[in-house]
Amino acid sequence: MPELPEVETICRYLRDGTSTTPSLLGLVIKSAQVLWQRSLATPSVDEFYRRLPGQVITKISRRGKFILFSLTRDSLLIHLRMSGDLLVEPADTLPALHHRILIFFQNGKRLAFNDARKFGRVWLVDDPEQVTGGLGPEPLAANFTAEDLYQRLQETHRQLKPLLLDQSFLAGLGNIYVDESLNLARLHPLENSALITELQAVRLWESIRQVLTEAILRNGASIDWVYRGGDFQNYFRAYDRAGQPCIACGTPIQRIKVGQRGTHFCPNCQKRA
DNA sequence: CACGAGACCTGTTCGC
DNA sequence: TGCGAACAGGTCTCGT
Repeated sequence: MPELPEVETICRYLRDGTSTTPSLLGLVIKSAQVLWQRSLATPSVDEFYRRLPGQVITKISRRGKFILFSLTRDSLLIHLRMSGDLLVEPADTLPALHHRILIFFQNGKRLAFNDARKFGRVWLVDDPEQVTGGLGPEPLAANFTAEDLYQRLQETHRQLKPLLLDQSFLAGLGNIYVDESLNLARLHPLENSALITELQAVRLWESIRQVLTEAILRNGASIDWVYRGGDFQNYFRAYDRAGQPCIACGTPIQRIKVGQRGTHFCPNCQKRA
């Protein structure tokens, strides 16, 4: 599921709760269970079990694609990678097939980290910066300006698509939202970042923020078998629309491979300089 | 420095 | 219908 809008949606679900699920804020951790060792990045399973009990969830936030639980003493970070998901459920039910790590609370609920492909990771650290320290700016934050983006594009000579996927350049975009942002900004995915004009950089900045804001409003995108109620997939302009007409000009959307990733763009609207 | 390929994994969809 | 190939929202590491 997981790019910035989907992670933000899950984050809100955990923090605000729903009519049937309580918020996790303020809950006291009773115990934990690691069902697949490699899903736990750090510390060891033993230390994980030792440190968690008794800690309270005091804050739930997001940084890039990481979900950050601030606990009494430590920070618990989760990255969902390709197929991860987080669910709040009764503590006494049988763990589902792809559940990898469970955290039990004193109120009879548990948080389940479900991850079919086992790419996701969980960290328990005393300083979250140990995990998120290398991330680039947060695209929706007030301190991320178009001027910033322009400057940083000038500092390197890389193709736009792989550059925007690089989390140390900008945090939170993934394959869907890079394609969507570049299409809205009318920029070719292979364009050299150093050739981007200031005007184009402003357009890219606006596009990224518009696409992410709209996607969050629609609770993210739900595709394939992972479904969480988001419906932004019905508003894609480029992603997964190969052969279908461009929203702006009607030209069929083209699909190419860039760095092993499927890349969708309009050959008419998104031309290289 | 910039890029491509391979690895890590399981499940679904596509093509013959 | 069956079966292998290709593909999937991510990121790391290695070789050129």
